[in-house]
Amino acid sequence: MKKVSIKDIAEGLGLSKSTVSLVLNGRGDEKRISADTQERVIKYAKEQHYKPNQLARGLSTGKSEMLGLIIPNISDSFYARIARRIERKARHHGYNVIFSSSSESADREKELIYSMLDRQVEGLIIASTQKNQEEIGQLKKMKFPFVLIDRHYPEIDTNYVVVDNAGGIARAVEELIRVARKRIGFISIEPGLEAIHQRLVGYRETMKIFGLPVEEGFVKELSYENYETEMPEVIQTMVEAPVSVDGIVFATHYLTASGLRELKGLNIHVPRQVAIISFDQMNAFDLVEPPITAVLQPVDEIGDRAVDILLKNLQEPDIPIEQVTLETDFVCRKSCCAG
Amino acid sequence: MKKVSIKDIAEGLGLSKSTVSLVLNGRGDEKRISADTQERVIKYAKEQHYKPNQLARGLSTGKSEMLGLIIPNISDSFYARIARRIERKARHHGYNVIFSSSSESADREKELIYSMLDRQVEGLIIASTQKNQEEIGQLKKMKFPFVLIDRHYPEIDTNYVVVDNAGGIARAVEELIRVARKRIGFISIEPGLEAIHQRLVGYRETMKIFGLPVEEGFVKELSYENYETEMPEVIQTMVEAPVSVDGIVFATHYLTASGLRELKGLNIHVPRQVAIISFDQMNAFDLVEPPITAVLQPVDEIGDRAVDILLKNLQEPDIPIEQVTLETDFVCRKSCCAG
DNA sequence: TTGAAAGCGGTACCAA
DNA sequence: TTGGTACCGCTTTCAA
Repeated sequence: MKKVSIKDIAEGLGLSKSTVSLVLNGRGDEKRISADTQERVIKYAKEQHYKPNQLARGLSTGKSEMLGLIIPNISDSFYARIARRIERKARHHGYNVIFSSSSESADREKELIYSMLDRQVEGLIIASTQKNQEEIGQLKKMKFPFVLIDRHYPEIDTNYVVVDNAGGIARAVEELIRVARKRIGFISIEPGLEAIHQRLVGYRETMKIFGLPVEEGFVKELSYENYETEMPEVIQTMVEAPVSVDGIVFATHYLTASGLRELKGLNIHVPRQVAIISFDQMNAFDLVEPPITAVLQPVDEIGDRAVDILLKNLQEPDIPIEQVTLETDFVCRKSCCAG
Repeated sequence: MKKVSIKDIAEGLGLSKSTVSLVLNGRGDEKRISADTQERVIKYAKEQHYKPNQLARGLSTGKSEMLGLIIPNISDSFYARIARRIERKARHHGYNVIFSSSSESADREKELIYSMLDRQVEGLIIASTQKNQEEIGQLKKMKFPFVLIDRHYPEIDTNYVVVDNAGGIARAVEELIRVARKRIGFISIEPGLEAIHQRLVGYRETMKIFGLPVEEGFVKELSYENYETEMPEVIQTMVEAPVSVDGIVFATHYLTASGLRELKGLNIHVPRQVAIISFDQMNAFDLVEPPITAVLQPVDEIGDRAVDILLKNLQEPDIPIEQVTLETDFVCRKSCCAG
């Protein structure tokens, strides 16, 4: 039950550490270790329950076989689903993943990045707060392999995998217009994130294209921490304003849930009085009354592509940068029906 | 930008590695290193962007400062929320966490346990498949610090943090009875998990206590992988049986969602024809039509307690085993109303 | 075909 | 107050 090291095996068998190490790493044939010796080593190792110490191996080889994942919040289903995918794929390639939540705090994120570097992770996948220009720049300068997901820094040329946020929102706005809505509001969270910004852009542009006015109060940006307490007033003013909305696009799944909760509280009929569409999805959105139309993000693909790119970078450090923008999908449900 | 080691600093400053190490670990005063030397070291280290290699440190000290987390599925919101809590608390105590999803596969879980041990994690938190009796026994025998969450092995005496599953279900059944339901069904997933088993126990016992018969077909256990395809038939037979149900308790949140989907498809009115209650919760359950009554699990506390216990074990290896059973909470919504 | 030894980047004990 | 050195467990080069 006690820890068995390569040295123990070597001594127990009257061999040298190098021989044992070679055999155990499957390089026995390559180095022409006799079949007999190999067998003895393998058998003995098994008997003694030898387990290699990955810290030692990592220190020696310079490869920790660990990847770092930094996201705002693992309990957000969007990131959780991505995390699952990343961990799975990484594991299949022999990597373990260390994850940490930044809680949208730039300082926390910064600490996490450095802490992971100290831990010698070989690469990093980050859904950044986008407030660590400096650090991301550093990573890039030191040619440390990393890929940004969900949010990227427009000013820095890095690997990233994001979705077409503007396009997704455009699709949503168009759909509302298609069902004859003309006074369309947009509820989002405080800007600062490229992804969120792009959603606003998508909204404004589409409104413009269709010649619809964006009235005073049509665009609301709530705070990340307090959106739930801010929501009631926001919804209320939107529906009671002189020019009240007849459609709302929500920029995230949790805003949608919160907003709908308010609408119901105010006895506003969805979609008759106000049609709504959500950017991104929640599990039970199809069971909600009314079932919620949503823009779908390709979470699995985000995770897969991110790992792919990272692994490629680990093998070939000087590979060109990859920037992937994935298309969103769309599922139409009753929350935006004409009726 | 290149890696700076303690050796580099020592050489650059004409000091010894030990001196530098001591200073950098804040043990300078303790060992009476001159203030001057300390300053020089600290300044130089900062200039050179010295970052300690945690692999090396871990190898040397025997403490990796990493915890392992093994759960069935990080994208299940229940585990995701626990994971968030665990990671947070662990970080506050200087630990990073490596996570992996077992996908309910015993083999996978087994691999993961060993892979994490190889990585030298100092402790493990596992929501086990409960099919690795052997391995868990091993861990215990070698006195490796670990705590089970959500599911435990009744035959093995280990640390664990679980919820009162039977009690939670009992509460649900009682509520259905309170609203005058008498033919109550129970839809669960395939047994093998203690938590799931206890939910069945809770159901049966409560039915018995109230003198209600558990008719043929009242209890259904679906498979973990295929519950969605099995659900239609299950629901159909339950509501169309000679003795059809007028209430259903679902053993998990995803079963509830899936079941409700079917009920709606069949145009069965909830709760008038069939009242339902869910064990465990989803984010939008209050928005669903009808809003779903649910038994709530104290996820935050599960995570917190697990980390607490683990950390205590790391400090004092021979501390007595801790077995925590947390009470569930209950939120009553329309899905089980009399109307 | 196998062994000896250096080194990865730290820590820590014992001397000086 | 500081330095020398062994050691953590494994890999890898060079000799034998």
